[in-house]
Amino acid sequence: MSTDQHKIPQATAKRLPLYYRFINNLHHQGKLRVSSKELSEAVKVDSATIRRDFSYFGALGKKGYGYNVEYLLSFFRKTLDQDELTKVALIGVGNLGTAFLHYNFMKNNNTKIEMAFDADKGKVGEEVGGVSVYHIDQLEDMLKNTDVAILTVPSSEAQNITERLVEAGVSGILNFTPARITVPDHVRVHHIDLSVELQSLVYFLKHYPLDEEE
Amino acid sequence: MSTDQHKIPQATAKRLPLYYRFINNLHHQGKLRVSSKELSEAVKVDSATIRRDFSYFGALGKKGYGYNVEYLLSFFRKTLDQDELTKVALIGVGNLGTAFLHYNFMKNNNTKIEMAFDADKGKVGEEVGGVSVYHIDQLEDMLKNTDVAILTVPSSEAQNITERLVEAGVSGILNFTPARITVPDHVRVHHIDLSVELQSLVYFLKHYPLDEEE
DNA sequence: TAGAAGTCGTGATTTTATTCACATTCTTTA
DNA sequence: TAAAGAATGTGAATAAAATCACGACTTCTA
Repeated sequence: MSTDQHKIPQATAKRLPLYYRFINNLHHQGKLRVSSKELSEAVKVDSATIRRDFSYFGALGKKGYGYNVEYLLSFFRKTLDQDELTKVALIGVGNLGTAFLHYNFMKNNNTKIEMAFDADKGKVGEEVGGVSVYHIDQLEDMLKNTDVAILTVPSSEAQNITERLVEAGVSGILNFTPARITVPDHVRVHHIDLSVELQSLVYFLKHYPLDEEE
Repeated sequence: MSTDQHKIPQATAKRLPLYYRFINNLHHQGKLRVSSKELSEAVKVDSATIRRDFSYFGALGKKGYGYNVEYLLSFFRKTLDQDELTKVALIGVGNLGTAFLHYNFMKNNNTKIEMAFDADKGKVGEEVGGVSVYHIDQLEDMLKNTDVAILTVPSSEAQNITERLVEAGVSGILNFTPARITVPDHVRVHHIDLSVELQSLVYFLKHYPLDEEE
């Protein structure tokens, strides 16, 4: 699986799913070819950056022509392991957790939320967005083949639950709590901190008048 | 308002709200001083990076001592305009929108979601999480003193609504839709793309075995 | 078929961000 | 009061990312 050529820059790796989604759209629209310029306008990434990103995977395009949509799509499908399903567990069926269960992460995706956990017995046994909710005490029992967890618990619980997830063998956590969790080296955490996002947007608005920079 | 010394790097600016929140915690815990090393462990940012970040604002600490929590807090409060309220509107009271309305963005924050809009007449007139929901047709009328909008509409509506927001004077948009919206130069958009986040986490897990890099 | 237009892939450059490493200064302790 | 220890702030080095700019090739058009 990870037989890959290894030096894809992180910044590039983060953009791949975005490219994939857009190429997929193009394909559905029946487009046959696309240039880095067109892609650039659609995904708001500089066209040179796109060409550079693609070039890490070899020569995917043709000079003077652009990229063949079908080829690009099948290439990215392989590269992003779109044919392999990654099982995801969601911990914490509160407002945000519930929203994610309803949110269709699956549309042309290789990930599926397979189960959810909550400490509230009132929620246990329910199905939310087609996903069964189990009690948090069952975490260790149920979490056998699950590599990825979405953490939407109250921040006070974040570290504690994280340790149980790691113990249960989870190797990737998407952390929506404001807490910065501590994990062993072999576990990867991506933080999405909603308040920070909003606050930093506000900071930029007030302190970085546009029209003159960036 | 934007009388500030101008060359705070963007990467630094994005970390400020995080620092602020943690310093605020420390203050509530009654801590009087803190070192960049301690901060580093808590927020998971290298201590040299923290010192560098702070140094853009001048010498906030004391050699051999660290930083005075109270001073740091009041400094960041000023810098992040914590005493000025930024009004926010939320567009699209679906699953995600509803979650955000309940989510307390306000805990020690300078932002407040003041109103919400939706196209569904069934939702109009309701209060969700203490915020009134108006019909999307009233957008232009109501959105007078609002600078920031949170966009949680279906992606097919994203561009259209964006144009109306911009027209109504909004200058910052937090876009949770997968669509990459187009805006005039004076408007700032931050994208939070949940599927991309999940997918890129999965990509990293499969292709960047930890323990050897990063 | 020839010239014009379009577009990639990439070396070179520039910009941005991170990290090292240490002189300097403050605090603590005996 | 003197020595040891702690921690900053920052010049310099490094690393990572973005962008420029152009040769090479493809396609289109007349």
